[in-house]
Amino acid sequence: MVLPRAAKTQRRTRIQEEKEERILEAALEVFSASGFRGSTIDQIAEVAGMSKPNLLYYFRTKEAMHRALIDRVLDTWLDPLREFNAEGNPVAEIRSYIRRKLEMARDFPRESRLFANEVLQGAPHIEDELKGPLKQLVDEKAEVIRAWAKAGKIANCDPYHLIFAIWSTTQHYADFDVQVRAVLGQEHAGEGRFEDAARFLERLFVDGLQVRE
Amino acid sequence: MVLPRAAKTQRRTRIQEEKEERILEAALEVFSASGFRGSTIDQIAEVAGMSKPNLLYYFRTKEAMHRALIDRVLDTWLDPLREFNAEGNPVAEIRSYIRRKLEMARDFPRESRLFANEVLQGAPHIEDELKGPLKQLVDEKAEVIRAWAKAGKIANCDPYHLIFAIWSTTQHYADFDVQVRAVLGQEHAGEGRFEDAARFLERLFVDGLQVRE
DNA sequence: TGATAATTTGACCGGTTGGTAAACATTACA
DNA sequence: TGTAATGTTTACCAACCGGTCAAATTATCA
Repeated sequence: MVLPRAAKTQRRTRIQEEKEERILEAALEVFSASGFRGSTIDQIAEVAGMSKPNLLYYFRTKEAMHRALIDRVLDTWLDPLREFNAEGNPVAEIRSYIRRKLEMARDFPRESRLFANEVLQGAPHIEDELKGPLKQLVDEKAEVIRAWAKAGKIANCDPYHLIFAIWSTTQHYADFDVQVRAVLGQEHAGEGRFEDAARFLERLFVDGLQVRE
Repeated sequence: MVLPRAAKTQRRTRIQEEKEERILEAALEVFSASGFRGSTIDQIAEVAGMSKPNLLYYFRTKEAMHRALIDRVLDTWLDPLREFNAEGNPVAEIRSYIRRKLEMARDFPRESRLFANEVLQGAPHIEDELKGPLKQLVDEKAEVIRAWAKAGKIANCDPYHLIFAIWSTTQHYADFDVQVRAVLGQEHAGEGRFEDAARFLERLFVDGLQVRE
């Protein structure tokens, strides 16, 4: 047999499982650092420690690799927003959403950059996901926020732009990491910037900048 | 003579002026959409309406084009932060900084994406600019903000993270434009999103989300 | 163990990419 | 106007890139 490539014997081999895993891990490393066009199969092969034809045995094309990677990562990526709970205390919910997003920026920066690269370059490969599942999820959560505002539980604000603001401020620490490091300099070298950011953002979103007593 | 390419006769020809302008405009279009590695000289040549060797007559390499473009754009890009005025009213200064940054996201999205692409991919070509001029400018303005906080004129917050928050929230509307459009959908199709964003962000930074009377 | 299926590799292919060489065309200017 | 400097183009090259192929190697299991 020459072209097993899954969906053949129905069952996936142990080797298939392992190798596809290794490839997607390498693909994440490379795609997140260089974007789709900027990445080469050879780079991914080198990171994965396999030969190029071997990669192409598991994923027929570069696009297929990218697609599989995105499918695998997108769900996880949206989890924090899904956890957003209509029943909870509004301010506490927003606060913990910020915290979760910031933790993801710290622990999964490559995933963040994968999407950032993609969206930045016009989202040619994930347009459907954006207009479909993503939009639906955001619409749903925006409705929750709007209800909170209407009930007077939080300030009356545009829920979509609130979500954008949380996304951008938190993902900034993953996507623009080199810039953040460069500006903070050696003196703030450690990982403490994530705690500083958490403190700052929680306060910003809850209290704003104005002084009051 | 075969290699005039500027710095020869000291004076730049009218043709040189015009063509370099056209090339950099085209380079901005292409680099901002695809990043450095993802862009090709042929693409830029086509957008500029010249032949590839003709481009290479004015800029010896792709890198030289990219460098010239960044040098030209960086100053303009940092102008809003430079205008940040220590003497003014703190809240008003922050508010107008947000407004200026948002106007830049609306009017110069390509410039924003150019830097976003670059930073996202590890800033291989602008590391020096980040650690040098950018850091210095931010350090200076952070000191201003810190003084305001110390004087009790604004809430006591980390000035660096405040600047990051303003950068990220405003640039988001340029860098992640497709995502913003996809999520907002057809109903918010016009350019009104920038005004909505301005309203939201000014209120967020000044008042936070909490309700008060 | 042996045969069959699954996996891996080296050699290769056509198209693209950054860049060059040299001939050709145009402009500036004495 | 003539000529030297400047600007433009065609043809080309070597390296790279996505992908194929057939042969070789390894795993599976009757």
